[in-house]
Amino acid sequence: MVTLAKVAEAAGVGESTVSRVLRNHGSFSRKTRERVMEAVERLGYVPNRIAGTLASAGSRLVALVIPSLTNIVFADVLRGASGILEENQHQAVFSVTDYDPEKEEALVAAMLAWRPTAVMLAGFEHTEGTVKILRASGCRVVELLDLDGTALDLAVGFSDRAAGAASADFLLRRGYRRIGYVGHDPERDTRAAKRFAGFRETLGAAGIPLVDRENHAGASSVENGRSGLERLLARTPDLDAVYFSNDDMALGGYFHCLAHGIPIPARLALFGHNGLDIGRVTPQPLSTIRTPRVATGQVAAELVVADAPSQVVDLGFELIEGATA
Amino acid sequence: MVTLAKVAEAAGVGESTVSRVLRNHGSFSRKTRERVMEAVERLGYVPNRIAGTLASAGSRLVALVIPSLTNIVFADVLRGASGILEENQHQAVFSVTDYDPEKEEALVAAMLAWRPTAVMLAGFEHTEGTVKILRASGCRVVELLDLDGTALDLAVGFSDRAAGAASADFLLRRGYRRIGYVGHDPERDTRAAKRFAGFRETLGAAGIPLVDRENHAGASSVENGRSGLERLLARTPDLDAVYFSNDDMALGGYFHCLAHGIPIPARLALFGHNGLDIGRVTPQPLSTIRTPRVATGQVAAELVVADAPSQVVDLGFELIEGATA
DNA sequence: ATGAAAGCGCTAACAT
DNA sequence: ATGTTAGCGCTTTCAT
Repeated sequence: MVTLAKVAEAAGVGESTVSRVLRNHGSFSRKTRERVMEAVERLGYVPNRIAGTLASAGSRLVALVIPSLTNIVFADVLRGASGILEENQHQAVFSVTDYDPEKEEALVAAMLAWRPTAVMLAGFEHTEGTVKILRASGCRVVELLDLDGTALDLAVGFSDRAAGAASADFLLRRGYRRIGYVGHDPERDTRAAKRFAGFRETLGAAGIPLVDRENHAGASSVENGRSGLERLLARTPDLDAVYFSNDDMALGGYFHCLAHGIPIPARLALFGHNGLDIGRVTPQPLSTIRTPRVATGQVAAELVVADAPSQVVDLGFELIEGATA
Repeated sequence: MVTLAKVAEAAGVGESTVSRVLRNHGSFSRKTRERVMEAVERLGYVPNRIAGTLASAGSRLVALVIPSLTNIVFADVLRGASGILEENQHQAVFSVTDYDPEKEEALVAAMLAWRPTAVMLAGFEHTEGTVKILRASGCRVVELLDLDGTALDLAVGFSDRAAGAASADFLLRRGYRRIGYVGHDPERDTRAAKRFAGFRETLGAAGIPLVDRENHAGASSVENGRSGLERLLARTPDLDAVYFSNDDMALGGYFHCLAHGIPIPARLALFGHNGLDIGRVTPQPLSTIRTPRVATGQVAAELVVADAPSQVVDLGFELIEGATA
């Protein structure tokens, strides 16, 4: 294995000189620089960041602990964050919790062992243990995609509760009165639960009850959305609108309606959440709320890279009228 | 910051003893073990893996350098791999190349600086530089999702060329003769290009020409599939079947047909690639090929963890008849 | 069963 | 401008 010492020897200079040249920090002559670079090339030297980090602190590693990779939402956040991190010579390290707070704690502990610059997590719901080790670690913490709660340090995203409320408000303004809900596992996906809470609250304030709901125990998916709507309609056929826990679910509902010739939105209105691209190209564009997923990752990464002071950044969301509600 | 030395002092034992207890390696008394664990708890000690790795070699880090996160294919591979890696106390570190070989080289170099156990890459197409540093690094290399080429070390996936051929074969057996193609950027997505090559080859062998094709310069997406099919049909209306570069594109084509009342498959047959879940729940299930994405990640991770000898693992694929062709 | 000490490959003073 | 040296926080002989 080629080490810095070998490069120094090959170039006929001291180790610290090689280090200075490689990091382009401190002073050295043009000639020295060339000699060093030549040796680096010739030997195929790749600096050992493990050693570098140990010697200097600052690992330039950012840990992302996310609930799921299947859910495009987190893939988008990851993409936004890793883009900015790369541009700033940081590395993204990630792991997946499957929406399990205990697993999250274990993973956070494992990540902390790499002494990351920051840890990014989804939402505000963490175990006491997670909060404790995070606090003790002294590293930056970013909580993503939730603003309805108290931030540990940095928080970036939008309010799910407000998004749910806006969705309800939209359906009410459109004149829908017999409204149902099709959702997925609310225990695990607490952000979807918050949307639903905001949704119900707004309906309630308008004196309109939620007529019926269907909750699938598993993860959100197009399939579960389709079967969920089917069950809901079997039980309560006379709904005029359905709110889905997200676009995947809503898309499933849409497919159910297409397959069974249910006119949309005349006979039944559908409303989703997330504003996925696919919802823009269905025969009828999906009525939904576009969430700032990539931007959330980007802003989170920017704050970390800049070592910004603790703060909460609300990126908001945008209602897309679409043609299904 | 709590270090092993502080734990040792607090527990009244030597550093090496703490190390042994923590790694459960070597011998120590029951009493000592308890004293150490008590101190660890009390101080909230989290071992520093940076230091541990430097002292012992073996970083237990596995680098995944993938073309895209938007493409669910790679998210699936990532998920498969990270699951197995976690179970075996390894960490996944990843970065995204945007299908750019030069960027891949830079990223591989950056990852190598962390002295990973293995580097996983998509496909066989790499720059000379990438191959060189990979070889020099001495770490394991896994090339994913491609078998049509020469492996550097380990390779796991299926043959895109064979998948394309199987798709053509299926359409021919169904009796389609005026066949078109809608694809995305073939320069970047070389695996899609290989599928297309296999597809054409099989058509050619049967004496059936490819009537027309439409290639979008950008990435694959539902939107580009929809607009691509629209352009293709505007130019060549009398096609009886269309092969798409993947399911996202095919889904877009499907939506175009739904929106324009084109009967499927009577008037036009559609065939995709990947076997995404969403294609199972559309009003008509999509005819496509299911690829072993999660399994690819899993098997790759298993081989790395087991430090298996160099080999090529063909996970095959499965044709799904569906109802669109 | 346990401790002392020598590194692992770098960086960061501190000299010169 | 450049070299010397003392760590960074562990793991790993090697003694005891």
